[in-house]
Amino acid sequence: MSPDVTRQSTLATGPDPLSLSEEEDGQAESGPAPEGVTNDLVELLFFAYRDFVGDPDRMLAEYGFGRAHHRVLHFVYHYPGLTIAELLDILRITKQSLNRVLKDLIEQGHIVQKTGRSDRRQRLLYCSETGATLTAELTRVQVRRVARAIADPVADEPTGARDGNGFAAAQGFLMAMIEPEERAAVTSLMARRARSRR
Amino acid sequence: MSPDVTRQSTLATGPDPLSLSEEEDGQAESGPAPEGVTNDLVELLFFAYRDFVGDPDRMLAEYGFGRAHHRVLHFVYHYPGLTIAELLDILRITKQSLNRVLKDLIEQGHIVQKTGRSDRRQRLLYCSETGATLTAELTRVQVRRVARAIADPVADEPTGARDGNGFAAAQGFLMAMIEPEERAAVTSLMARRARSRR
DNA sequence: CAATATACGTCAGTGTTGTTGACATATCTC
DNA sequence: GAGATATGTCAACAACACTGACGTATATTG
Repeated sequence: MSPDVTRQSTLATGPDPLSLSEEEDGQAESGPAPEGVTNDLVELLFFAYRDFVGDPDRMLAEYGFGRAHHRVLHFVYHYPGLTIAELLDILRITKQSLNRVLKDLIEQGHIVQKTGRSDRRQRLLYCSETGATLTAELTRVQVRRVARAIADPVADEPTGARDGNGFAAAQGFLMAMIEPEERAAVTSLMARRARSRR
Repeated sequence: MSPDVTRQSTLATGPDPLSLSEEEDGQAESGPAPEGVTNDLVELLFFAYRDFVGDPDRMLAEYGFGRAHHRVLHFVYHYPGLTIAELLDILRITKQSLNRVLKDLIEQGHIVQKTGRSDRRQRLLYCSETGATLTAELTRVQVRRVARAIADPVADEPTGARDGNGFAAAQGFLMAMIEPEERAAVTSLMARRARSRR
């Protein structure tokens, strides 16, 4: 509880210090963003992304692959014929990093290279049958999560703020992206901040 | 371009194969989700999150800290008095992993520990003045990005799909979370998939 | 009070994924 | 043919996660 804090000199223990302090609300014509809500969105994005990549992570682990492999598979699957340079630009990693995981995927036959037609220096990347099957499975669970979050956003009571703008929508979407069993924990955590702000 | 594909036997190079194939649209009463749009959201989430953590990453790098330090600072800052166990549950990492970064932050005086009052085994975590100042700065840029994305979502033309549900809203929000200079690249990438799907 | 459980810290080893720097090879462009 | 470009590779290193094992302080319980 927040009264446990003894206001020691060097400690900045105040209820969610500074936070936003009438942060620039970028021309939001329907009133300024309530300070706490945006903080919630920042954290919801963290939790949502964690669960979003959690499913694929677990599935890939069974193949001995990691998240880096997933990203390569994903973009090669969805954009067949991608070149190395394009993939590097998408992933924003070094070619050495890419090559390590790409080599795994090629050796295991999930991705194949084809020499470019117009430019024979290029190695166009494609998924093999097995790579496509695997990636389709990964995509399926991620698409399902997103589609459900869009279709059934979680109604927000904690903040209570009924803002016609996108705050409530974004919050509902992100909360719905979180694993259902974990939503209560997230909600009660954020309620703790809201409480200490009173 | 997709006609570059020569339909080799072992290659699954079709235009965005399987993808969704009338994926379960979980009781979406306003029509099923167009297959491509949800795929876009999956990728937008990747790009949005990348830029979302990019700013703090760069700022922390100057202090010799990384993303793990940021996460600890963030939650200790926003939830002063957090215990180790609570933090572990939030971050979902092992105590060894936490301890490594936490030790850095404590040694450098950004975080302080206080023995719990009711339970003297607990180490309650608080930000020091410097830790609070640093974290407030990190929070500021993240909150600004989110607040702007909510206030000025990016209108979607690429998909053209005008769906009253949350798809357009989510897409606009996530696209607005992406660094402005990079949006064109993302849009043209996803247009490439849409093109190959015709 | 003694036994057990809990909260936390730490040592040691390992794996994934990122980095930098240097260098090689094939191919395209001028 | 010279130089730029696309890709591959070797080596070293760092951040951040993991497992397993063990130690200490404090709380709880029979």
